[in-house]
Amino acid sequence: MEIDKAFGEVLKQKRVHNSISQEELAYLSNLDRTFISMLERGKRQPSLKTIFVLADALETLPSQLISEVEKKLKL
Amino acid sequence: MEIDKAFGEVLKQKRVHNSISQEELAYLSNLDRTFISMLERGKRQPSLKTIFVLADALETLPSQLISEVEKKLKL
DNA sequence: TGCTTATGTAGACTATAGTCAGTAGACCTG
DNA sequence: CAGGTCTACTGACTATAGTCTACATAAGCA
Repeated sequence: MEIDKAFGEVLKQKRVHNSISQEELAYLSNLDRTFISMLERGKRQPSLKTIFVLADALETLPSQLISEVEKKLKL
Repeated sequence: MEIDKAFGEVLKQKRVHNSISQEELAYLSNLDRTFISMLERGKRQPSLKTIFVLADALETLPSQLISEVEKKLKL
């Protein structure tokens, strides 16, 4: 599995778990909704800062997010 | 402290701890040496993929790298 | 039906990640 | 002193992160 795809899956997982829409996540993270959409589908990869604001919006730690990406990549 | 600066400090810390030069790290991670230099000085921020290849070259986990960035940001 | 919410997707755009070639200075050591 | 190593820094370049506007579709609900 590619990194982008793994991150996208983790992102969507967390967002759905928090019961918020892409639009709400975009608002909370000050990112564009279409960009969130592309991230979730693995069409884009985030920068360091983006990882931090997304983790914050999802009420988790950036390292936790990355850790779950690592887990996906090991499979 | 800004995220870029914190990441740069962690990166340099790890690299020096592993006793390798910027040039060697650049070779191991397939990145440009000048870019490594800018990262360490907080002049640039890495993308997700870059975080992973750097962690790999430094023989650590990406989540570990990020975790140390978080620590620096809390201070 | 028609209205709303959620998401995918496209195109054009700006900002910045990442490359490449080169110069300069600090620090060693022969 | 000259020679190697390491790093800071620049400018020009290409690739891509991230924005914005807009349209399309599917699901659910009055």
